[in-house]
Amino acid sequence: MDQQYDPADVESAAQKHWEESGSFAVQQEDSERETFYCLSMLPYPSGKLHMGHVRNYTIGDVISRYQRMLGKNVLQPMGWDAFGMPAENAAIQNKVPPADWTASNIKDMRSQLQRLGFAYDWNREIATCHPQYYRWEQWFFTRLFEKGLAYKKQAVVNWDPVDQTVLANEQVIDGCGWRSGAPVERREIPQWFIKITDYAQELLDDIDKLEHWPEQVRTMQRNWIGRSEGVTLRFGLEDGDDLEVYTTRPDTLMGATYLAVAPQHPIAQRAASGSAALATFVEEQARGGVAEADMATMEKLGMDTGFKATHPISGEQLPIWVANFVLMSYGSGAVMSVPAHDQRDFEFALKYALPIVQVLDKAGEEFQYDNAAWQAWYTDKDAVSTINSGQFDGLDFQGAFDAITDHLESLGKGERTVNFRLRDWGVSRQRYWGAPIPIIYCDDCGAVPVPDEDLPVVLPTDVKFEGVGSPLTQMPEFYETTCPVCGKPAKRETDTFDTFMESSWYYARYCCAREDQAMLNSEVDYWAPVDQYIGGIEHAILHLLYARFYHKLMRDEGLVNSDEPFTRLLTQGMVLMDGAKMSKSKGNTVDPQALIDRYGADTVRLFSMFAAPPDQSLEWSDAGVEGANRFLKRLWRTVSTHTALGAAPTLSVDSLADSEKATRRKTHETIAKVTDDYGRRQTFNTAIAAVMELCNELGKLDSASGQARAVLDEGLRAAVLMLSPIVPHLSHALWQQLGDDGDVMDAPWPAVDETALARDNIEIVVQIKGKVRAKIEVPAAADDLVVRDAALANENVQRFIADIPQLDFKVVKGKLITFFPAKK
RNA sequence: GCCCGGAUGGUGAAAUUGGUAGACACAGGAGACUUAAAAUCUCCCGGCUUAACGGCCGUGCCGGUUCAAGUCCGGCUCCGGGCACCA
Repeated sequence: MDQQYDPADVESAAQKHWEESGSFAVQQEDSERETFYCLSMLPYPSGKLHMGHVRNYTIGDVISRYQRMLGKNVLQPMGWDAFGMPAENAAIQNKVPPADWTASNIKDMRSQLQRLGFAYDWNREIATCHPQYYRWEQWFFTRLFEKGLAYKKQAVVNWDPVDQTVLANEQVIDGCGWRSGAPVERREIPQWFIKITDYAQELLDDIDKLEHWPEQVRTMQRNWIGRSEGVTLRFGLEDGDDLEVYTTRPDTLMGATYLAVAPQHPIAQRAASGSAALATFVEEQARGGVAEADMATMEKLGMDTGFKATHPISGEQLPIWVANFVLMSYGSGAVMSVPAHDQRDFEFALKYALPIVQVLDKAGEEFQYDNAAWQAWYTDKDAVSTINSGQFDGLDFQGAFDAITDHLESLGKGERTVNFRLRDWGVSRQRYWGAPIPIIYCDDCGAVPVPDEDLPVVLPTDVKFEGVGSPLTQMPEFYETTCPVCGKPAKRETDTFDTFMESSWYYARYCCAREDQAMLNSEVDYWAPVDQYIGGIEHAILHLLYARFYHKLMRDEGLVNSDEPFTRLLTQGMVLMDGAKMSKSKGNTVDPQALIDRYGADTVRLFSMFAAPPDQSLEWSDAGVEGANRFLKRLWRTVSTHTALGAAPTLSVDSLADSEKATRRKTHETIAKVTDDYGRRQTFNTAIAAVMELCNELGKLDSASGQARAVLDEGLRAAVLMLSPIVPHLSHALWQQLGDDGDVMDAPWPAVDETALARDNIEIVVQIKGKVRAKIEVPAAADDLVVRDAALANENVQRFIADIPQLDFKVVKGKLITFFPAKK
């Protein structure tokens, strides 16, 4: 064996071996073994791999290989989220058809993934832009349409008035189109939606079942769904109609001093038709992007409509204002305003000199109203008491909520309502590079789904990008068709699906990737749900929520048997560069290929796992890669030197010297720690550090003696096994060198020998009033009083307890004893 | 603006259930080997203080709970992610 570690040699030999033995292909028929489905989020084929990919896919490969060593039948697939905007942008820029650009990127990135040694079952590879994939998505959409779960309605988009095109939020920079520079407008167009709100309650309830998801993600999803319990109530209008509002704070109803409606609200529109100033105002509010962050940060503006509404209890006439912060898409597009107890309403009231009426008080606090403080007061629900509310005075939050709501219900002017922040999923995109929405519009029959036998609706790939906008709208050969119901000439939908559609069910398709008679088959239940899902924290809400929703839709269609798609979730932190997310669009990427060429895949894998725990963001720096490489070289040399001396003698535990026992204890302590780090904690950085420590210890053994060589042999085998999921090529070679027959990737995970862990003496820390004053050695079995006496015998301890009159102590078993003054 | 995270040496980080702050590395310094360099090996490496033993301070900021706080509680600051058409 070479004394020098040559990663290029080692890695090509291992990869050749894996390919020839078909090591990565799944043993589908094996029903004896427990299954483990390990999935990393599929990449968008943007060009080349970036560090975020390397990190994500190394984590997935490490977990897959670890589970395989535990004896599981592991599925680890890979594919391509191949539809999306960048392909269209590249088409415009480089005059390359999106399909060709995408195919070429997939080819490059696939070979990079293979060069990194990831154990993917490439037989199951999918690309979402292939008709064999998206035809089932189209089929499924027609099922949803027939169930009434897909519907069309008007919805607002960013409109570029110069380019005459719809813009993504990302394409709106400071309220202007990214190409034209023209101020964007909010425009309503008809679009397809899927009723995720029908599943809002189940999506919320089932978060409780996701016990192996990070709490952070569960909280984000709960807040996103945003269930609230409140009241829908009606204010009377002069023409006899009602103005409906939703509030979670009916306890403050008697403090409502005005109402506010969205600029798109019918009342605002009606008012605008009678007032030029209002019309101008409403029109101005249609400027700017649709992103919520923009809406929420813009200056709060409003204008009086001149209309009045009658308070349902007091009968008071309240002014109705148009306000740009009221969203038509949430609730009824109208809100009641209680400026005394809501900060936003308060600021608005001060700005436009609207009345402020305090209706909540807090016992024991003297409140001084102060305009200058620019603060509403008692905005939370805790320990408040109603005032200025007539018959509802003197109640706490719940008491006032119930009394006022009961009263509204008895008047027929309101009722308890559960409301969700979650909105239905808009799936229409006015873009070319996506799956065509399988709908045909007929003048007589309306919107008709494409029949099963006519699917897929194939996206034409021989297109020219003349400029902005979808080429499909310029292709009569695509959109001209006949109505499947009546046979008359009809037109196809030219919008395509949101790409979240494809990424919402691909995990299920991997289980039966080559099935051509159905969307899914029974193999799905052999593998699904996914045991371990790994992907970026940036997907914590949208992608993961849509995938959970889709899984429930597929369950209700009888396609899967479970309620949730992903049992355990690991959200990988961002790879940052100079404090910002590393991304192609920001142009701050580090090319992993250069590092692979220089140091080999194992070094890159090792460093990306060692630099930080997987869920933490990782600030990239090239320094440190060198160190990872150095460690691998040292390990290579240690194993070579060891095996050059021939086979090690059989370990004879009873004849070990104390120092050899200590080294062997280190081996087994490390196995215990690393096993916990891999399986439970998923902190691969500390697992690597522990193996490094072990290797440092092993290096100190005097290898001249026979039993020392046996201890070294055991330790080196354990180290190679424990590192093999992370650095599989090097481990493959070293495992052979250590004289084993089988592949290291199929070797069993090392077991802890409990008897090796025993100690005679242990070190105990002595604290006095919380400060460390000494460390003492006591027998492992020593009881508390023995530990105390040993501690008191220490000179430094005596110094510090001298001025404590009455001493108390406490022992933390096996770790620490602390002395402190006894309490009287 | 709203929701969710994060902040520890010169750097990446460790400290898992409130119990020894800085494991393991990187960078740096000193030395060994070498004609020399590289590689490799050994030692040092938070600040102040001490001849030494040791002592004092120190985990973004302010306050609190506790024998004991990086960890728990209250209040901030800054940075990152998401905000429904980026994926």
